[in-house]
Amino acid sequence: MSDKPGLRLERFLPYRLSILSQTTSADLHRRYFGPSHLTIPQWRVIAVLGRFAPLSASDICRRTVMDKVTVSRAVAGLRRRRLIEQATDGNDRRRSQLRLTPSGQAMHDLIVPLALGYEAELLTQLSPAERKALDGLLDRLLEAARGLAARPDP
Amino acid sequence: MSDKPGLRLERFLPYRLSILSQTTSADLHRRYFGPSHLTIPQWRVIAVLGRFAPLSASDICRRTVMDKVTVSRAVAGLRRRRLIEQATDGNDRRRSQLRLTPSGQAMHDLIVPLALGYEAELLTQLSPAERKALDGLLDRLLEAARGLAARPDP
DNA sequence: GCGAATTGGTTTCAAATGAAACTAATACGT
DNA sequence: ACGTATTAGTTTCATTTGAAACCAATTCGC
Repeated sequence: MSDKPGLRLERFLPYRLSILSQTTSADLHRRYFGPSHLTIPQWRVIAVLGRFAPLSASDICRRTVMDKVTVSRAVAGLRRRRLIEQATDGNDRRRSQLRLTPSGQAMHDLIVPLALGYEAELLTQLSPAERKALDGLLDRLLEAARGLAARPDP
Repeated sequence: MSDKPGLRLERFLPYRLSILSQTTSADLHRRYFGPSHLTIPQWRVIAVLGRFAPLSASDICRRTVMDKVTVSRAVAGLRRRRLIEQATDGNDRRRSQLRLTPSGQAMHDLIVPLALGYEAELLTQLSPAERKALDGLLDRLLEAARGLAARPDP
């Protein structure tokens, strides 16, 4: 099991991001969303509807950066559980107008503080200055990543 | 589409990590691994075998933090393509001894510089000091996340 | 030693995922 | 207007995923 020079996977940025993201998402799901029988996409739908309502399904796609199939299924599941309700847009009858029902709002108000609490716990390790730095770094990395992704292959 | 106070998903750390990780992994796959018909798990296996060989399948699980099913399948695919080869451990005949074949090494030597180049492009936006800061922040966040994940639910 | 528990690894099965096809409603070009 | 192109959203299908069952080899306990 020699150690040749090569790529150190455990230091490779995309890999580290993947592990970190997996760890936090899985833990968040295990603690809070799973017990409430919410999938991650459903949780995201509830979160954006709690803040911006009414939204159409495609608005939700934009806001959550999720595939429209994923959103369609999350919405279907939440409607079945009467956590969100759907009206039809008067101007454009293809578009839906989605919003939380009272029990959806209750779910939202239950889950959001837990999620924020989790985030706060993660960040307790960092000083305020470090949090600010992290914030900016993540923004710039995402911008860079989107720039690269938009660029045609060489 | 009012803006109530609530959770701002686009600022929520686990969400941002998820988007950033998805964006970089998908782009890396689209550019380099996809055209070489490598999945992300296969790429990871090649990366760790290029550095530490021979390894057993469970060694690879540890090093890559992937599920043993995922590793088993990645290894099977790479063996079918004769990019890695398997011997049996003399001491413990359950364990495999995996290493790159010459063509596997060639694939490794082809892909690693591309992956490192991609990472370098991502990081060009950041000054050396910022990269160092990012490095430390990611380490500490991962440590914190693992600490939380290991902790029993409240 | 020898049966039970553990570990390495594969297979099976059910759930999640997304690309592509599809339906329905609207916008666009001439 | 009227046919074509586009957009909103759902369904279908093939692929990916991981939990659990499984087989084989090894180690542990007595």
